[in-house]
Amino acid sequence: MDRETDLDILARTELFRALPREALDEVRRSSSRKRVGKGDVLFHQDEPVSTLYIVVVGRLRALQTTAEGNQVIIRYLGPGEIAGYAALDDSATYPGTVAAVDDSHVIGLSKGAIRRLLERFPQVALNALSVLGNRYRETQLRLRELSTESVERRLARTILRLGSQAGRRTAHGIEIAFPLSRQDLAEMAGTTLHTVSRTLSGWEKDGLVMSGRRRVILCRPEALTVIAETAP
Amino acid sequence: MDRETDLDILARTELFRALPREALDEVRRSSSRKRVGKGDVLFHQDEPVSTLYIVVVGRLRALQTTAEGNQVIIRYLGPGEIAGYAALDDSATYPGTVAAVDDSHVIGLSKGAIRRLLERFPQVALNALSVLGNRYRETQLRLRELSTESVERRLARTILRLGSQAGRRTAHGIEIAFPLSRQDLAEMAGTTLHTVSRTLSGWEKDGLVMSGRRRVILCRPEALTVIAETAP
DNA sequence: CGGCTACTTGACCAGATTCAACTCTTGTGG
DNA sequence: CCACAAGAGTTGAATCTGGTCAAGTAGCCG
Repeated sequence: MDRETDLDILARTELFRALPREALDEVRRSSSRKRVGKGDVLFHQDEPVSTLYIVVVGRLRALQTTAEGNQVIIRYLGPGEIAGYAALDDSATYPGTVAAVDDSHVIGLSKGAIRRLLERFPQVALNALSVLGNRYRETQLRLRELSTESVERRLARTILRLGSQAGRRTAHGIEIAFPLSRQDLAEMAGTTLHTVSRTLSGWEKDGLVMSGRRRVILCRPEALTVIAETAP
Repeated sequence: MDRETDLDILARTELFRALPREALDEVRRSSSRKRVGKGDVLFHQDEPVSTLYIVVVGRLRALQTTAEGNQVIIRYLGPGEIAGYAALDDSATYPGTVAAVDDSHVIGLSKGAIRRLLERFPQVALNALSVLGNRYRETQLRLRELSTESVERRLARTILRLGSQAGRRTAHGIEIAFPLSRQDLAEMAGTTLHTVSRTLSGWEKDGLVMSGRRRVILCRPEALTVIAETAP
């Protein structure tokens, strides 16, 4: 593990930005790197909370499963973001499951280490508040969309969002840079894979997107934005 | 303003519990009480953040309005809870509007005062994390319900939740202790006032609830729980 | 009272889910 | 290396939940 690099990486994460050098050193000392392969689970819903993870490279996703077995994707996590926020507010169990959707690297910190950092360095706590505040607002927004907007609109918003947080420029447009099935999109937009498939087929015919097996490319994002912002 | 009483009240709020006496004094010094009449607005969506409020008595509600003018009720706030969490994570504008649904008393603290408290007393920051964490989880749960459950189920959950957080025992059952219209329920459950009206009428016929103009009484909560937990 | 707001209910309609059948990829093991 | 099973996607048809439209009633306040 390269010490210099690790400090640089930590300094750029949402949780440990703007820390004094001393604090950053302390973080590094209490953390450990870990590789997670595609599909590997970091922790399961309802398991006791032990660790907070920081994504270094790759992409993970947080999802929740209902009593009936339905899944809802809470969010995708990329470099610099945290997985396991339950360790921040000292809640007993993880509210969801986090698994890698691509080979990834994470840094793990024990619940105890996080507590110590929060109490000792106010900036860590302020950063943590900002992380939770942002996620809370993000979820409120989705709630609002889900209550008031059509499936097509929600789906347009969903892929635009994914494009902006994990998009890669290609010859045909912005490609969402991790495997993403119809089912995944359905679990994010609150619909079924059938409706997603039909909608994407329609958009593909109009040249708005290109999509295939677990792949989505946004060819005309502006046109999708129009859909995302047009009632009904 | 009674100083002793105020300290006691503060010590029982979600944000200022478990503080050392010194911190509590500091909070009291930087805070000021305020009355808000039924219908009065504490702050508006998109307004710059200036103040964080703590509910002392009464009931407020937080809601968001979409570009098309649809409203979504984020939550109702009762004694001990905070309004204006945006002041905690230093975000620029309020994400929603908060207004009183009954005559209420609140304690206000300026954004600056909150910042100082957060930096100086780690326990305040830990409490704040727990507040935001709980709200985030609560919203995730609603998101999950909205994506996967029928209107009837969501409505049952909604009134059960309101009953448990603001219920008052009466001769006929648990009455939700503040004015609550069909429209309000619709904006919480993600549906229309028509569907709410039809559903409540049905339940009333079966003796599960009694309801009238802005009033709801849960006569048979157990039966509602069954509805809330039965697919589809 | 008169007017406003809340509520109710019927009729109709449509967006979206469900059911079902089929195709296309991919990757695994014989 | 090929075969074939499993996974992913497509699409039509039927269905239905819940929203929209419309019209009217009941309760409340000035």
